[in-house]
Amino acid sequence: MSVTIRDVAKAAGVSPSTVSRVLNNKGIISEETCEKIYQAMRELKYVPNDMARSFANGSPRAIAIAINVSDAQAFANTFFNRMVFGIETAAHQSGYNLIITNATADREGLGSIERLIMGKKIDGILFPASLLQRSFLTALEDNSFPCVVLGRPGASDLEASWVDIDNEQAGQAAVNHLYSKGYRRIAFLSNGEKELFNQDRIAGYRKAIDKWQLALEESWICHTRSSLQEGRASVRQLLEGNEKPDAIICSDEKLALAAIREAKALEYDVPNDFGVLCFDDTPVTELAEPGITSVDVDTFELGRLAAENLIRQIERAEKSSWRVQLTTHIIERDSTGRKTHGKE
Amino acid sequence: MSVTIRDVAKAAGVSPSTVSRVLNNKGIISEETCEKIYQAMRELKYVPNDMARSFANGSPRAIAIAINVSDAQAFANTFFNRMVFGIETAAHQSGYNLIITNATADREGLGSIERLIMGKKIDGILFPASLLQRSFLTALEDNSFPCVVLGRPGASDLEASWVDIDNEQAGQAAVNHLYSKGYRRIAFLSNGEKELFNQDRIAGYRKAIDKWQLALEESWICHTRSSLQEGRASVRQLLEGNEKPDAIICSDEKLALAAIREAKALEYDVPNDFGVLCFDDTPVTELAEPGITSVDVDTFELGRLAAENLIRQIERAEKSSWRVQLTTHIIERDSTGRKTHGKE
DNA sequence: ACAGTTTATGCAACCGGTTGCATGGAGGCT
DNA sequence: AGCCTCCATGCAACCGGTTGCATAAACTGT
Repeated sequence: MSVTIRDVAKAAGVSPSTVSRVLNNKGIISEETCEKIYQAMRELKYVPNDMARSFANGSPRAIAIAINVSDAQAFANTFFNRMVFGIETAAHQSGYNLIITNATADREGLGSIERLIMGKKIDGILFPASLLQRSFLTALEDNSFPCVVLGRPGASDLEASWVDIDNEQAGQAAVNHLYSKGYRRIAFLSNGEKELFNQDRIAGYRKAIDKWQLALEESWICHTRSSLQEGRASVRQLLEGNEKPDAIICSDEKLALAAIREAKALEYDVPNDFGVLCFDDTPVTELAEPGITSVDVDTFELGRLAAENLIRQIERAEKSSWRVQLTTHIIERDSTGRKTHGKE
Repeated sequence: MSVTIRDVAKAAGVSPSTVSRVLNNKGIISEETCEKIYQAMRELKYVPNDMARSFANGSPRAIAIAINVSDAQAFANTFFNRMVFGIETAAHQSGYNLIITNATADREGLGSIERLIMGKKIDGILFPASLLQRSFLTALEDNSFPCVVLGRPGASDLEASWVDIDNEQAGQAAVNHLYSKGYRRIAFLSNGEKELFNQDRIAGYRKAIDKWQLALEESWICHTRSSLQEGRASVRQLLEGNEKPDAIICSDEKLALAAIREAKALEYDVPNDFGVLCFDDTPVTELAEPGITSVDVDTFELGRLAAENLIRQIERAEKSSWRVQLTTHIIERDSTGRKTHGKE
């Protein structure tokens, strides 16, 4: 059928093993034969059969990322995209292929991952914390199969490596930015009390509030669901209370829009009377009016780091658990662009 | 190391070939041995080595999708995501793995695809029309390597299969919707004259305008770049001209926002004085105020169809070129929700 | 009871690289 | 000159399934 290593060997007048060694830079080969072999490869247009190769040395040189197709929400946005791009970039650089595989949290879904692993089709796997199941992860650990979790896992007694946003730092950054713009009475509108990332962001928020010695009303930290309607109701409550905030940090773009609209409805001027900021930069934050200042993460980099570490695990065969928390940065827009600085 | 087919064979007291046949439902095996073998497989927790398998029968059972990492724009949105999910779903269903690989349009990038193909790592490939290069595609054709293009390729003399949105139908649907809402003087704001999809949408637009015998000013079809500023300038020109439209179809969400804002600035009431509609449903169209009516495509389905066809090509070894154009549907929001119906 | 057919299974080669061990020749040292 | 070392390469087994061909057992028909 196609050109094999033996064809090349024959053409170059050497043995297959020599060709193999040239291909992999193993052992010592003389200039001369090396040249003959390259020559032959070029002439025959030889391309090594990667399947045979993977099979022979027991490593497919591929990693997988598990996705949850049924939970399209979780990955709805650019977030997922850019992360995958980052992962692919790192994988490609190290000569690994990237396989995408669905894994809903049911039995069948994980089965497909296990099949990849047990079937020796991948060397390592990345998967979102949302797919983390105790039974599954411990199975991986027992096999000491290389893996990296995307997002900080809740069950913290597990030993897996993970990468995530540094949510505490993100919470602080949000407050710091608002403070620098002259806001002094800062509220926090979260989209879920139980979510780990919200807890971490609020912890950072508290720290920064404390650092600048700002006012802190417990009623300013409020939890709601991510919807325009419920967001507006929460904001109205804040703005009609006795202790009115002059700025708000929102968990997501929807809540930020809700805040802006409710504030406007109550005849507040955004950003001069009331500053609004949210997490994650998206087309919505860019195109809103006013544009919404956001706390952004380089998700491409997040993916890249995750994949890089996974590959290190694979190649060094070291199963050290390793964590990275990526620092965020502020993308400044009009929603916090106060002209009349208040002063404390 | 791990359990092999020979271990199973030994445990069941048969030969490896028999086990293999049971595994693949090939040939005729007696109930009895069949049971013995299943028994042995269960006891030994046997999982076939897929690499060996792929190698032995020359098919890796994997397909790839090429992406253009440097062109993150093109795939920025949910579009790409959901398509990939659709592709994965179809692939998974047929027992194929999905590999994602970067392929910028430079030489090196395509090299990575060629490597996958020549290296026998994939059975077929999907790639976006934007990566289409004559030299590359003809190479595929000469090899009659299975491939499907995502999006209609420009160079139409090529024989490749492709899937795309039915842009002409989309253009018609847009007009039909506006017509049904009572708009009669409909403009079209495109984000690029050379883009094939815009040309097709405009063709559909013309057809529908014609069908309902609506007014058509050539100045109503205008091309601009996708930006708020340029969009607003174009819309201003339209609304200050002699022949004012009462609705506009925009190529994308940015232009739709621009239209809404400029119309408001000129004291038009949206949707009552001026209807706005755009292509592709996104968080922005949902969260805008008013919400923007959009012409949407089921991109998940688009991906699924593409992958399904690719796999059919692979398994039937038929290289018939095959095209699918997916019908769009309207997602109705307030930006076309006229209360006072105008007439003729 | 025997030739002919069908059914169930085994044997061994093969897919295309990889690699430990062996080997022959060149060069260095005494 | 004889021995040792090192360098460059070949031999052959191996990775773990798959499959064409062979064969033995069971059945069919006369």
